[in-house]
Amino acid sequence: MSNQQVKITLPDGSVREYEKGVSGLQIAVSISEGLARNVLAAKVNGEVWDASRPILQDSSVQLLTWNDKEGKSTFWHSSAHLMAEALESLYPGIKFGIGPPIENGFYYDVDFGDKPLEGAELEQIENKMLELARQKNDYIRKDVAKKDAIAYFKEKGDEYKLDLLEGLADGSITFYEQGNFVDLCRGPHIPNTGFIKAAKLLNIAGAYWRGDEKNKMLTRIYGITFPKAKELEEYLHMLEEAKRRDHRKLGRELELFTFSEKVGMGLPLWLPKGTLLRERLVAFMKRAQDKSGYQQVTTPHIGHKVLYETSGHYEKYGKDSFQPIHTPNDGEEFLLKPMNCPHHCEIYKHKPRSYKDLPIRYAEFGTVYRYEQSGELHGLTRVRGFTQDDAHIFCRPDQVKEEFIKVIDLVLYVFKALGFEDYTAQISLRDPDNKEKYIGTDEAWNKAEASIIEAAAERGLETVTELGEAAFYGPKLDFMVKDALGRKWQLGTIQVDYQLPERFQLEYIGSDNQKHRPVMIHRAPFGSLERFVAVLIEHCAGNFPLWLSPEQITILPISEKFIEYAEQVKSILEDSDITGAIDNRDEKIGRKIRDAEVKKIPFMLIVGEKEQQEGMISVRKHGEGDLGAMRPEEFVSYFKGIIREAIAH
RNA sequence: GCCGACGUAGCUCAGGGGUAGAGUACUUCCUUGGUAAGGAAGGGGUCACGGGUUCAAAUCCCGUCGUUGGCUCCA
Repeated sequence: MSNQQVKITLPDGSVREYEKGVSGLQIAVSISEGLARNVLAAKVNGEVWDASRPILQDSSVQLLTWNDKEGKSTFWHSSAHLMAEALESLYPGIKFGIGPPIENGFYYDVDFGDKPLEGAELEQIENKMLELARQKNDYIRKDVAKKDAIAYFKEKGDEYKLDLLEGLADGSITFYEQGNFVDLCRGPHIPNTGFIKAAKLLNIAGAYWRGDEKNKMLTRIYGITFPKAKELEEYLHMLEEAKRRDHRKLGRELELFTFSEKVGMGLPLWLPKGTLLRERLVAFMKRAQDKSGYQQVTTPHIGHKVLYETSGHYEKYGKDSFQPIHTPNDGEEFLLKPMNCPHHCEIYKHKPRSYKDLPIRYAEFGTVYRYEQSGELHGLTRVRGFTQDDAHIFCRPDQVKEEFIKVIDLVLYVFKALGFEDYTAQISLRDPDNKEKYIGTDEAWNKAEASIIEAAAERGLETVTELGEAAFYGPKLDFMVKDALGRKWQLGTIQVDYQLPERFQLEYIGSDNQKHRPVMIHRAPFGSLERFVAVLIEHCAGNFPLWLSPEQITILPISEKFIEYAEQVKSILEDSDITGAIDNRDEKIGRKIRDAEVKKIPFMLIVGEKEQQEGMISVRKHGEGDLGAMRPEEFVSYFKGIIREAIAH
C-alpha cells in the first residue's frame, strides 16, 4: 500500500482509503452531500478536531454534527468566539478571559474596564453576532510560537490571555482567527460562522478571573446559539415552561410551603397540603423499606460535639456549620445534627452484635441542619434544614455487594413509582492525586470502590465515573434523574463506608468467635424530602400522581341545596382514605370547575339534583373533562385501581 | 461568603419629592346555578427595615435584612 494513502475507519466499522492529508470535511463529502453540509467537526482517534484539519495517518474518524454532544459543544465554543468578535467590534479595547461552551450554550468572561455592560445592550450584541455570522468567515487555526503569542497579547494589553499563556508550553499554542477576531484557543471550531443562524444572550453575571475572589471580577455573558432559528424558539419556549413549573411559584400557588424572614432564610415552613404530600412520600418509602428489611429508628435533633468529632464531621465541616449550642452551667457543647449516621452508629453499639444479626438496616426520616452559604440557598432545592430519607446498613464485608445491589433495586423502584423513567448513575471515586482530602486506608478505599463498581455492573446500570467526587469517608453512587423538560437533577445517593465503623469502634462477633468490624452503607433514595418535592413539582408541573396529591378530589355541589348530599358523598370517600373538600362557595358550577382545574385537583365530583336523586356523582377529570356519572362506590374502585397500578412493583 | 439586580395589598404588577393605584384574592349582599371566570358594594399597605438629604421622602443617598442571577462551597 502506498504511503500516500491513509485508512479511515468509520463508526460503522467500515474502512475507506483516502489520500494522506484528507480532512474530516472531505471524508464527509465522499459519503454524502447532506452530511458534508452538516458536519461541524471530526472526532479523530477519540480527539475532536477541526473538520478541515488534515489527517496524516490511519485513524478512526467520527464526523460530528449538531446531533452529537461534542458537535454541539464545538458549535457553542465557536459561538463564544463569534460573540467575542461582536463585543470587540462594539466595545474596542475590552479584554477577554475565557469563553468555553457549557451544557446549554456558552459564556465569555470579559473585562469591560470601568463601563459596565447593561442588560439592554445584549440585543445589540446579538444582532452584531448574526451580522458577522452571515459573513461566513472561516475559523482558521494557526500554530503560534509562545514568544509571538505573548508579543501579540502584550501589544493588545490583554493580561488575562497572558496569564493563560504562562501555563502553556511552547509548541502547543494555537490561535484561531475568524473575521477580524483572533483568540488564543486550543480549538476545535466549526468550519465557518455561517452555521450559526440564531443567537440569544441570556444573562450577565459577575465571575472572578480564574474563580478566585482575590482576582478582578469580570463580566460573564451567557448565551446560546443554534443552527436553525426554530430551535432557538423551542429552547426559549422550554425556558418559559421551566419558569411556569418553578417549584417556588407552584409551591406558593398550590399552598405547599412558604418561607418567613422571621423564621430564617433557607428554613422551609410546610403548609398543610405540603405536609400531606410529604407524609404520603414518607409512607410510601416506609412501606418499601419495611418490605426490604429496614427498621425505623428515631434520634434527637442535637448531639454532643464529641459525637461529631468522633465521626470526623466536626473537623471537616464544623467551622462552616451552625455554631455549637452551649448549656447554661457546665460547659457542654451540642451541635444541631448535620447528619444522622453518628446517631445510628450509637444505636448499633447499644448491645453486642453477632454475625447472625447482620445485616442490620436502620432507617430514619431524620431532619438535619447545615449552614449552607447564604448565596446558595434556593427554594426547596438548597435549604438549611431538611429531612433525609436516611438509612444505614451495617453488614459483614462479604455482604456489601449484595446489600448494595438491594439498595440499587430500591432506588430504581422508587424512581419508577414516581415517574422518573430517565435516569443516569454516577460513580464518585476519590481523587487519587489528592488523597489527604479523605480519611481511611488505601485498602479500605480500594475495597469500597470495587464493591460499588461491581454492584453497578451487576445491575447493568449505565454509569459515568468521576474522580474526586467521593465523600470524605467513602466512595458513592449517585443517581441523576431527568425531568420532563430534560433537566438533570441529582437525587438518590448510596455510599460505602469503612471509616465510621472504625471511628466508632463498631464490632460484631464472627462465626470464629472473634471480633470483626462491620461495613456501613449510607443511602437515601430521595436524598432529601425537600429537594425531592421540588424536583417532583417541576417534573409533573404540580400535577402530582393521584396517590400523592394532597387534594385528590373536590366535591362541587351545583347549588347550596346539594351540600348535604355532597357531605354524604364525602364521608363515603373518606372511608376509603380519599382526601378532598367540598367547594360550598356561593358560586356557579363553571366557576368552581375553573378554580379546581387551576388548583390541579385530579378529580372534580359534581353533585346536583340528578345525582342526588339517582345516588350518583358526575366525575370530571383534571385536564380531560367529563367522565360521566358513577355511583360513589364505583368511583372508589376506579380510583383505587389507578393508585394500585401506579405503585405496583 | 463574594459581585450584580430587585424589594409597593395575600398574589401579579403599575406609579413616583407634596391625599397610595389596578387586576386578582378576601368580606358582605343580590343571585340558586349543570362542566374553565354571574353582578354589586366593602375592608386591606409605616411602599422591606434603619439612618441621612429636604419645608416635605414610598420616591434621592447610605447602611441592614431578604429575594434573585452568577461565582465559590456542599457531610
